[in-house]
Amino acid sequence: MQQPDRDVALLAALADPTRLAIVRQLGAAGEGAVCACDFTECCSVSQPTISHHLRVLREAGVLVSERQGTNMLYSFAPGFRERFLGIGASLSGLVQVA
Amino acid sequence: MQQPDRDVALLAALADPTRLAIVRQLGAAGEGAVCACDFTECCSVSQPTISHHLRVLREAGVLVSERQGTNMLYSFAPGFRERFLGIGASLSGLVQVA
DNA sequence: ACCGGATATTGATGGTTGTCTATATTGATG
DNA sequence: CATCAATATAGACAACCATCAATATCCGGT
Repeated sequence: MQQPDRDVALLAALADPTRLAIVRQLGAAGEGAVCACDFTECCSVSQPTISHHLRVLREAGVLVSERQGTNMLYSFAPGFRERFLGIGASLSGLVQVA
Repeated sequence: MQQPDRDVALLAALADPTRLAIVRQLGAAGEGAVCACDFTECCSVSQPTISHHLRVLREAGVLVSERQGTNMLYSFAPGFRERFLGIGASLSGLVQVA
């Protein structure tokens, strides 16, 4: 079972200081979406780097994006929370929630 | 680069195919400990590589080790599951399990 | 149609990491 | 004490990744 593992990809997407800060900021914002421009504050990295990290999070299935004028709104991908909890369940032998 | 983030370290420790396989095997074994020699089966890597990954998991606070004769027994570090769920809670505003 | 602001892409680079072989350490046993 | 089995360490190397500067694309307003 060592094919492309989606769980590894999801964990790897979160296992970066900048990306985790992005996701935490999004989680702190509640249910709504956050403009990409708001992510440049929390981390002292350049704009292209933020854009790169947002792409990684999107491709890993953590976030989804939506245009609004010139801005990009980011929010959690549907099912992301369940996937994360499911990984925890598979680690500790707990039964996954249906 | 920002200061060491324990959550990032824990996620990074899990974000590797071999290490996730190790942790899953341990989770499937229930509450007990697993001998290091049993981890060489699931993954097609050399013994030093397994030893290296076990060290990474130990230093990240995922596992603890205990000698038993010439063998090393590995089990989940106390509080690991809670830490993992706590990260999920901080990401998505989920309720942490007490 | 042009310009300005916001986001994405490209190309390059330094640092990190997973893997190996070879060797060292540790512990049980004759 | 000598030896074997199990695990850990050391050193080297290739692949990957986070980051940046420069540039491109996309969109709204004038």
